[in-house]
Amino acid sequence: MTLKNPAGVNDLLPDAAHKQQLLVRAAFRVFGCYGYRYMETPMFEKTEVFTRGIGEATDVVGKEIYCVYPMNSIAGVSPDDRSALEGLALRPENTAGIARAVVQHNLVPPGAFQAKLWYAGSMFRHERQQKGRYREFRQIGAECIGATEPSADAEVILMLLHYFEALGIPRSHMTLKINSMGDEACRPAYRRAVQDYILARESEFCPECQRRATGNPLRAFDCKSEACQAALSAAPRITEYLCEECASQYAQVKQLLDSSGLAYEEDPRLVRGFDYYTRTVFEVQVDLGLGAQNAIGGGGRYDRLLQEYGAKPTPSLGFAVGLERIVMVLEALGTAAALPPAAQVFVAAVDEEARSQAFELAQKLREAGVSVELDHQARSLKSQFKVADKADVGFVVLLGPDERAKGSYTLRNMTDGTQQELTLDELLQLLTER
RNA sequence: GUGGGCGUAGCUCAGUUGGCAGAGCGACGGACUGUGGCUCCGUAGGCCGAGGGUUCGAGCCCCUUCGCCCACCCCA
Repeated sequence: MTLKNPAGVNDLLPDAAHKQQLLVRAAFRVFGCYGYRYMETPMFEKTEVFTRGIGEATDVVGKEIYCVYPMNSIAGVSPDDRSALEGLALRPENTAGIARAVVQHNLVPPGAFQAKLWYAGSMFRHERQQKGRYREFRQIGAECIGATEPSADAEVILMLLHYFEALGIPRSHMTLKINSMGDEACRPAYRRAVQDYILARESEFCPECQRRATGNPLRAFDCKSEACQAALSAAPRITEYLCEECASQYAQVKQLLDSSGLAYEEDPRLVRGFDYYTRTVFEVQVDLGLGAQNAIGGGGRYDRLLQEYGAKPTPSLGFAVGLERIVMVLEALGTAAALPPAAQVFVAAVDEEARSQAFELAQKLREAGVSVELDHQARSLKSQFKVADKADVGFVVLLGPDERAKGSYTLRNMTDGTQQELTLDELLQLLTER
């Protein structure tokens, strides 16, 4: 049995790695225009960072987190006793880690200007995999820390759509959904109202939603069951329960989006799965390339999260996008960037004696900045040309007895098949010009 | 965690009622002795996902397990 990667995690082979790398580069460009700085946090944190921030009762923390133990600390410890060990966990998302780091390093002390930060990296969740959902997946995300005004919400949402458009995803394939989840002043009342609503007509809901009613009634809005959605049609709407501050904030965000000409859909059923979200939440869905996982980005406001880590009140918001999903969308659109050729020039040796000369020439060209490949398998000349052809190089430099006798270099243009004899200087000049 | 589908060559897949392991593409070599693509010829490549069972005989039937895909759930 050959060794394989674990279930749900994938190798990023050169083509896939290149496509993701381009997404990161685009983020540098687009997010840079909005004043964001790149940063990184550890791939694993104390588990408490996630339980306090994301919420112990959420699926992501409650059952999908990967715990990390050093080998020597679990020796002789039964699995049941491991909760006594220092708990470390692989990050299931990066907002909690960023928030922890911002508080720890006091990046936004009271009264300080907002901090804009973005990240890219792997996240880990123990889920059953399916199309667009993996146990290790990569996200790019942005966090605007310490911004209170609705203009920050609008700016973050505009940047997200700006980014997707810069990647070549047409607006026509994207739907922006927004909602307000209220805050600690108004959400509890709404939550109770939904709970009462479901319990009053319990038999119309699926067993799952009946179970949700007591624990997390708002999740019923995410249920894909048509019966549940029908039963929810007359359910109380969050908009009717928003307190004055939340309602005003939400109205201003919408007004800013309207005046910027950005189309959106209000979706009172949009509920983010992490406990830290308050007020504005949003999600971008696409209609191609993905199966049931149609969200390529989502986020919202988390006005109380930093306080969980000991900061003074620091209203903030952000979003995350899924790189694997974006690549799938770009592939469905046919606009995913192809991997460029590994080399521009192939140096071919006709006979054994020419091989050392080819080796030296390749090095000279590389030091002049030309990307060069050559054979290390003692292949025939014909075979070297075949390899050069498949590698899609533009030129082949040919070295053999004739060139040795004349002290010349034969340059073949692989596109049109023309050849010319050049001196070393001519060759270097011609190839470095390209 | 739950349900369904699928695991045969590097890739895409055939394989009849249980009876010698196959094709196309790709790779490699040659036709063309110093030249790629096109064409033709040839060669290599397989623990038929793994383990067990039934059978004279298993790619095929049964059980187990692992993996992949899809959906639920959840989320990017």
